[in-house]
Amino acid sequence: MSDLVEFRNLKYLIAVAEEGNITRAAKRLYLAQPSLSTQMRGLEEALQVPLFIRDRNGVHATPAAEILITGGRELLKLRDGLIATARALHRVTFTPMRLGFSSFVDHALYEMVCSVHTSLFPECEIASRSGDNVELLLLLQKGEIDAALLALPISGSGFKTYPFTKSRLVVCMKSDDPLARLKEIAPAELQAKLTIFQEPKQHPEAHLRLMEMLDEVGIRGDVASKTTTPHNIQWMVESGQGYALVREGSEMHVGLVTRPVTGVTWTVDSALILGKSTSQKTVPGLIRELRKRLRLQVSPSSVSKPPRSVRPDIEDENLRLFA
Amino acid sequence: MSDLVEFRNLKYLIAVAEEGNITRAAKRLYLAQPSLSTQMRGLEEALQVPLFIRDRNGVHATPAAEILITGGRELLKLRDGLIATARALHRVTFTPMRLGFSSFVDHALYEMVCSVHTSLFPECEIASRSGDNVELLLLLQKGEIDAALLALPISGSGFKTYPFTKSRLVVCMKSDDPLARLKEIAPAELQAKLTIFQEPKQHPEAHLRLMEMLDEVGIRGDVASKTTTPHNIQWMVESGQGYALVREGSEMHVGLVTRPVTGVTWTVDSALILGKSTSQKTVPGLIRELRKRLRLQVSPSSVSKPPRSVRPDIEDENLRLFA
DNA sequence: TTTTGCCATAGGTACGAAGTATTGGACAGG
DNA sequence: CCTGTCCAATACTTCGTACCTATGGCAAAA
Repeated sequence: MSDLVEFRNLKYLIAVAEEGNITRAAKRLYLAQPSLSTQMRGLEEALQVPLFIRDRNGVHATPAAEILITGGRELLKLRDGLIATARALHRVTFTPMRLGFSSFVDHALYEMVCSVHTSLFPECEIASRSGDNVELLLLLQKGEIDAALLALPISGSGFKTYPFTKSRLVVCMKSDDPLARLKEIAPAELQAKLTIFQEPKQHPEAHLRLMEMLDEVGIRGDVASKTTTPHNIQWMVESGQGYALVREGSEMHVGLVTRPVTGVTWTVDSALILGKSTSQKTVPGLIRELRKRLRLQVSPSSVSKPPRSVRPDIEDENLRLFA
Repeated sequence: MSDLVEFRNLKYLIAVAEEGNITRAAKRLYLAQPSLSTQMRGLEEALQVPLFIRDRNGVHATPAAEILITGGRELLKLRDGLIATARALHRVTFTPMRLGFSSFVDHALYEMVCSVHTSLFPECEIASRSGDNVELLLLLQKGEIDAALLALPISGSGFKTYPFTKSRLVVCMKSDDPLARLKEIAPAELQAKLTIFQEPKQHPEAHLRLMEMLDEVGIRGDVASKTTTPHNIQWMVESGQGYALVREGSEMHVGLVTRPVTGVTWTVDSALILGKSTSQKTVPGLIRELRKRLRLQVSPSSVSKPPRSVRPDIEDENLRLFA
């Protein structure tokens, strides 16, 4: 009978009780609301004890549930301690997680990955390494880093690739630009003014693809200015050297605005790429957790797939990335 | 990270350590050995801690595992206590489980069902009721019992049926009978001597089916003597009134033997039948546990059965049961 | 040798926990 | 009074994984 109650159930119960609201608790647990609803009902069913009084604006724990909650908190804490000591006893020393990231990957994404990693493996350090795609792929190849956050597409196959959500590319311009008064920009308007790009050598495949996309709507890619970081790009736009394409939702300097381009949806993917033969044991756990939180998906090499819908709270936190 | 360790894992770990042998522990847990093997390996993987030293004749817990084991025992005990108090608080009173069983169902089976039930729901009494199939089905129909152990097939549809054992029918005769020297009895030999049967009214469908089966091998069912319990049947055989068919492996009076019939495999199924609308809340848990336990019943005593025969087929009301 | 008693691996099934899409109830604001 | 919002619950579908069977390898016992 008590085998029907696992730690997971206690965790869910506690979250629901603390939020007083299943929807909110589901968000906190990175679950969908109906899943949590059925879990709670299942628990009541299994124990043959009503756990919540439901009313119009949420749920409220019954006394029996309160018992489970306080006891459950205790149990969860004990479990964590127990595991920690067992692990400590065996003196598990992690080799640091060597994580690369390209400067064209959203910093928030990088930080989220790091924070997930350290929350899962507090004892494991992260050795970061930044660079452009070409460099990082080489490091992955040589086994000098364990994983990297890169923009797709990537060359070379055989890398395990976990693409994150797509985000649109929009035009970045000065807010006093005449076109800034429009809600959308026609592709033709970009001709000759879209001149600021990331240094092509940093990511030849992505650059090539971008040029193709521009070509498809009749714009000649006119790479007048090249630079290496998103910040530099914004500075160059500020100084009036032309327009640039940036990720929708990325943080903008004051005096700059972004506008979508009519009729096209250019998107960019960020992805977590694994080294071919990593000895880093934290990788599977990391992937697992990221998948749960971000709906990350696997793809054999670099073919992008339609993403499933994004978690609402992730949208809120502006974690929509190049896709 | 600790979310990868559930109570289930601790339970398994403890069992393995206590037995010092995965195979034996698996048996105790009603699992298959490879399942438990992979569970243990998964746990080691998840924790990144070796838990067992494996050698030729078993496994032996590492110090880290010992920590988990003692702590795990504690946690499991706490969980049970916690659930008990939570339930107590809500003053859950079970209505007794009203269980019927026909006298033609193996008594060991009945006892197993009862013991599983009380081990799952110690607070819930069992109100037993015996009778013949017809009576018991009527009681189920009227909702006066919650479930019954019966021999299939059953008449009347809409009953949820969980068949579990298939056992062969063999001929029961006196050990000094001339035919008793043979290892098997030819069907023709039974003609006119197979005369002792269960009272047909007790289970008309089963009786009818039996007559059909006899007919298929050219024996006319010649019901000379009728009786109501397996014991009585044996007495009648003892007193020389003829042969009878009994369940293979059932306990025999001294002076009686059983012999299989050449070329045929008559079997009889026992099943747990549920009342149409039971309010008995223990039923789902009971079913669940019985399924788990009886699946493993490959070894005990009988010839190779199709192991999945234990699996209840909910759609299947009857018919495939005698085979 | 063969047999026996372990555990591990491989491959498949099935059940449960997760998902999406949608409904229904209970307000609150226009 | 409707309509939009905010809940939870329902009705599906999908996917992960715990479990199964079958088989293999490896020692020690027969």
